[in-house]
Formats: sequence, structure tokens, C-alpha cells
Amino acid sequence: MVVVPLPFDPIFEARRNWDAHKWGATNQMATATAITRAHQILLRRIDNALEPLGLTFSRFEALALLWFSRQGAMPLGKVGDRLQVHPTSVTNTVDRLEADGLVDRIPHPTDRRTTLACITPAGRHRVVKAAETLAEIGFGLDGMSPADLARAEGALVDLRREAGDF
Amino acid sequence: MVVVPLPFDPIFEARRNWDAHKWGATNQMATATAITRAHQILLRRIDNALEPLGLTFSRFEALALLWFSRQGAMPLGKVGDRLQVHPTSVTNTVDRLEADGLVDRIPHPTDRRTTLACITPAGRHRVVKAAETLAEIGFGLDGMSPADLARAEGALVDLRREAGDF
DNA sequence: CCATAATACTAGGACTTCCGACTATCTGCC
DNA sequence: GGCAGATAGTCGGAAGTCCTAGTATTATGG
Repeated sequence: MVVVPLPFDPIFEARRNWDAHKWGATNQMATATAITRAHQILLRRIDNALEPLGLTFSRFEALALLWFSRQGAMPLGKVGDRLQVHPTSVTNTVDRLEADGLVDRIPHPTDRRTTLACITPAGRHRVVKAAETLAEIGFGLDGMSPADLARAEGALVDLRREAGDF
Repeated sequence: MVVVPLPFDPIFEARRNWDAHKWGATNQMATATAITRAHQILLRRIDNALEPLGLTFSRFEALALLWFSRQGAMPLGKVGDRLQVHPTSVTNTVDRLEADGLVDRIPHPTDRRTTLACITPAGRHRVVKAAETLAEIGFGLDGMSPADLARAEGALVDLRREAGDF
């Protein structure tokens, strides 16, 4: 997708319209729009960078979580809790990682309801390369100063807490 | 999706792991994760709030753009430029708005390649109600203080600029 | 001890986003 | 004038997200 630079900040413009017509919650609108756009930018950059490795950001996150875990394995439900995504998304993600041989589904030793996702040696190798790649592109956030990185992260802590993340 | 509060901040945990294994770009990783999660939270809240109106955030954004425009009509390509989404996404969005009678596709008076999306009276009515709804829920960002709203928005300006948005 | 409730995962469907490819139309330059 | 290249929009496909519903298994309480 070719980004055509606009001669003005679209959020500033939206803010103007919002205020002019008294639609309310202008600051929230502006921040919501900024977050949405930022997400779109970084997701595309990250996915593009990972594409040669056959990964997406979602799959990378799951793989990294398993890599960090002691056993290299984790119940699918727990993966969903940690990554904060829907159970069906985990199923989808693990399906694809499994198809690529980066993860195995193995039955839980005692609870037969539970399936464990277990990172394979190929998965371990792949995720390390992916992490290097992401570090190289600064997670798509090279346009932000260290101060802005901290500001953005800090400003979003309360939102995540209020949403019940932790 | 039921959010299970974790006994710790997952981003803080990821930061610990990242540092411990020297994967690099820890600050970018943390900010990217925070933005991703924030986007997920607010998008779900917004879409849930708009669902009774038969709208999604995407469709609302397109409709609002047309509402603000002088003519109430705009070439599809221009909609994509302003909302910074792919042309095919605009086609998709306008398809659905058209199916709901909120927008009409009309041919451009002089350029026969171009199609205009034109907001209908029903669309005007609907988008105003949607804006009220979104203002009521503060765009899903009621968990953020005014200071944090400003911090987040400000911190993301450079990213958007560097991405070529404006 | 067994019926009921809770938990873990998956199947199918809706939605959004993007990409590549294709058609139609306009522009520009020889 | 006419052909090459740019521009506008759409189609089909892939990926991600979520939701509802359904199956299998475990936990609980009378």
C-alpha cells in the first residue's frame, strides 16, 4: 500500500471537524485514531520484516512465549491468557505454527482436555532469527525517540489495567 | 472474550525476558506490545458499542468523513487516502455501507474511472447517533486520564509523520 | 456416586486488512 | 492521432481477530 503524504495531519483535521460540530470526546477520538494508525503502521512493518521467515507478528509472539517458558510447552489456553487473545485465535495460530513444524501439539499428561503447544528445535531456531530481525527494525518504531517510546508505553498502562489485563 | 486478569503486567514480564536473554530493542518491543494491546481493547469496545447501530469503527470512520465533507460525497480513492487504508478496504467498506443504504455510489461527473461515495440522509442520521454513542463511551478510552490521552497522542505524532502520513 | 456445572479446545462464520492481478479510463508525448 | 504509462476501482485470496455453538473431559455438590 502506497502511503500518500497528506498536506496536513489527518488527526488534527479530524479534531477540527469534531470540535466545530460539537461531537464531543474530541481528545479520546484523537487518541483512539492515533493508536489505531500507529498499530496499523507497526503491524505492517513487522509483518513485512517477518514475512521472509514465514512468520507473522502473532505467530512470533506465540513462539516467543513458548521459547521463554521453562518447559518450552504450554497449554493453549494459557497461551491465550498471556497473549490476551481469544482461544480460537490461539487454535488458528498454533495450527499454522504446527503446519510449519515450529510447534507440536502434545496431550497434557494428566488432563485430557488440555493440549500443550510445544516449541520444536526448528521453532527455537526460527524465533531467534525473528527476534534479531525485529530488533534490527526496532519493531517498526524507529520513528519514535526513546522519550516518546516511554511516554507512549506509560500513557497506556492505565488503559490496560482498567481493561483488566493485570 | 473474557479477560482473565493476570497477577502481573504481561509487558513488564516480556521486558524481563527480553532483557534476560539480550534479545535487544526492549523498549521498542514493550511499546509495540502496548500499542497492539491498546488497539485491541479500544477496537473491541468501539465495535461493541456500534454493533446495535449496524456499524463498525471502519464504517463509522468512512461515514464521518463523508459527513464532514462539503458535498457529502468523495471519490473512493480519496477516502482511502484520508483514512489511510488500502483501496480494496474502501471498496469493502463502501459495499457494506451501500448495502445498508447509508451511502450511494455515484459516477464522477467528468472522470469515468472515478466513483463517488455519497452519504444518504439515512447515513447522516446514523453517523450522528454513532458519534453520540462513541462520545458516551469515550472511544473506549475512559481508563485514560486527560494527561495520558495527550501523552499518548503526542508520543505517536513522530511515528505517523515518519511513516509518511503527513 | 452420579448429575450438574465448569473448563479446554475446535468448527464454522463474520468482519477487517492487505496483496496481486485485472479492467476501464485518462494523460502525455512522439 | 495514437500508443505507452499512470490512475481508479474491483475481484479473489490469504491472514488475523472475534463470536456462537458444540464436544470432550474434569470438578463439584447433593
